[in-house]
Parts: sequence; C-alpha cells; structure tokens
Amino acid sequence: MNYQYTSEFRQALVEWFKKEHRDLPWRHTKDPYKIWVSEVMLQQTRVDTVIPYYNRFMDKYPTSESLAYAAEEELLKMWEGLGYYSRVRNLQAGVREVVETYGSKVPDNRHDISKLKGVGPYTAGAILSIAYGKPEHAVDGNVMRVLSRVLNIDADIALPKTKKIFEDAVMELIDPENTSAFNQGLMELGALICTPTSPKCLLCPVRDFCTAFQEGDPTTLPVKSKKVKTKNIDFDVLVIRDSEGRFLMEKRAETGLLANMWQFVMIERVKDANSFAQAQQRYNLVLDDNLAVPIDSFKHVFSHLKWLIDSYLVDCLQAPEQLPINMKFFTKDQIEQIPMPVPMLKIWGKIK
DNA sequence: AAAGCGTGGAA
DNA sequence: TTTCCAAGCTT
Repeated sequence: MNYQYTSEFRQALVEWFKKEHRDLPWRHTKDPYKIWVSEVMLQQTRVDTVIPYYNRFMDKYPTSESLAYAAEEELLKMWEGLGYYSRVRNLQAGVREVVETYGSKVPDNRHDISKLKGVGPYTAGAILSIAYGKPEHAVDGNVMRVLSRVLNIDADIALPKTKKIFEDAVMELIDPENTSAFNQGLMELGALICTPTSPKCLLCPVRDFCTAFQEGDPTTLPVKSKKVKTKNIDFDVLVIRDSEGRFLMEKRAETGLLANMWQFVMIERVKDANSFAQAQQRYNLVLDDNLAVPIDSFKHVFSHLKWLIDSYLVDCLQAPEQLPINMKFFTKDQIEQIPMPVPMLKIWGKIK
C-alpha cells in the first residue's frame, strides 16, 4: 500500500471497529489476565463456543491468583469440551509464573511475556496491544486473510516463514494511538466481512484500499497449501461396571492426545482379536463378557486422526486388589466431576 | 519445518 | 458426506 494511504486505512478500520464491533464478554475489560484467558480460549476456537466457557471460567477464577493454585483436575473439568487441553495446563503454568515472579502483574513487553508457557507470537501481541495499548502485531488467520487481500500478498500462509511478512505489514500499518481497535479491527473484519468464502466487500470499510477487490476476486487469496489426511483407528470401548455399580476409568498419559483426561477402558480393535479377552489379560480382570451389551458405535474426528468406536457395557465379576495407579472404579456422582473427552461424554450420556 | 494437538459449525 | 476450518502453540 502506498504509504500516504496508511493513515486513511488506519482511520477507516479503527472507526469501523469502534462502531460495528460485536459486544463480547472479554471486551468489557482491560485486565491483562482476563484478556490472556480469552485469547488462549480463542486459539483455533470459535467465538460462540468460547463465550459460555469464558463466563464460567471468570466466575470461578476472577483473578490470576485464583487460577494459579487451582487443582488441575478441576481446571480440566472447566475446559472439558473446548479441546486442545494442553492450553489450560500451559495457561495455569504461565499464570503461576506471573504470580510468583512478576508480582501478579502480566509483563507489558514482548520479551518477557513471550517466555510464559502457552504465549506465542499472536497471544503476546494480542495482550500487549489490547490490554496495554502497545504497538505490537497480533497476526492470526483472520489478519493473514484480510491483509493478503488488501495488500495482494500471495505467499503461502501455511508456511511458517510467511507469517513474518504479515507481522512486518502490521507494524507498518498499525495505529499507535489505537492499537487495540486496530488489531481487533483486522480480526473483526476477517470474522464479519472479509470471510474465507463470500466476503461482503460492499460493506467493507477498507474496500477502497483493497488490491484484491480492485482486481476483481478477493477469494483467490490467501494462498494456502497443505491438507493432511487423517488416520483411522478402531477402538472397542468397554464400560466396565463392578458389583457396586461403579465404573472403571483410566487416566490418560500426562502428554500427548487428551493428556490427563479420563476415559473408559479402550482396546484397539485388531483383526481376529477379542477386545474383552485383551482387557481381562491386560488388567487382570474377570468380565462377564458373554453378557456384554452394545452401547453405541460412532466415529470421532480429531484434527489429525479419526477414532472409530464400538462401545459395550460389561459387568466385572472380579477385579484385582491393586489396580494400576491411573485406574479406578468411580461412582456415578464421582464420574460427573471427572474431566472426560467428548467421545467418552457421548458414551456416558447413553448409560448414566 | 513439519507434525501433533479437539471440537463443532458452516459451506 | 466431505472438506475446511476458528482470535495458535509446542516440540
């Protein structure tokens, strides 16, 4: 963009945002902690999904101190259904560091804030510009889409190195007097007007500055390569019930997929193998497998893989005195307090 | 640099 | 149904 137009672009964008922005819960505060929480929740997650989680989270953890020392199990339960569960563990680690080494004051510079767990280039810039009014870039998918069109940038946004082009562009364009409205304006524009398909160019406040609009078809940008095909895995999920009506659950590993979440017993279904026999052998159980009752069969799609699940309710006739430390029989009431991933919630919903 | 990491909504 | 996501970060 010709440099002489940047002030007009800034003004058009900022004024549009101040007039047309949505009324969202996290837009009623400048508390860096609350902005931080909202930004982490919004990572790869839709606004409509986040709103009820954000409100519940702020009711429970209104300050950084209240979050810093919350029990991880309770925290995961608050995050249940939001996905990307490592976000909340990193968030707590970062908040705890702020409480313990920064006197509960979120750092106001990129160098320090970027060292906090779970705070990457985008989140750092968002907190700095929205809560502190600092002229810092906050480049997300919206910003890359909007600016690729406005500035006619055809670099592949799937490549990590491409992001610097947009960060540099934002630093050239940003309104130093309205950093919050400018950065949020770019994102709001991407969410409401400059959408991936069918952009509403006739309503766009920066249409006059948009190269792609002038060229005719903004939807040709951005350029984005890379599509990953998901891998399929078959599982039998065994809802194992003991004589007291309790259910056997196991806690997943501390890292990786659905870390630290609880699940019913899962056995990968292998050709010609009996999952009930596998479970009995692996955990030293005696199951009434002749009377197993099918519960549900469904698929659950992750970003990079797909679970094909058959689930069964089966009674446990005998269990060892000492189960592995990550396994336990829980009552119905206890299960309601345990963080479970969505596919397990779906099964639980059928039998509780 | 590329892959791993959730979920539900929309085209 | 299938595809592509939506205010990314970590390893």
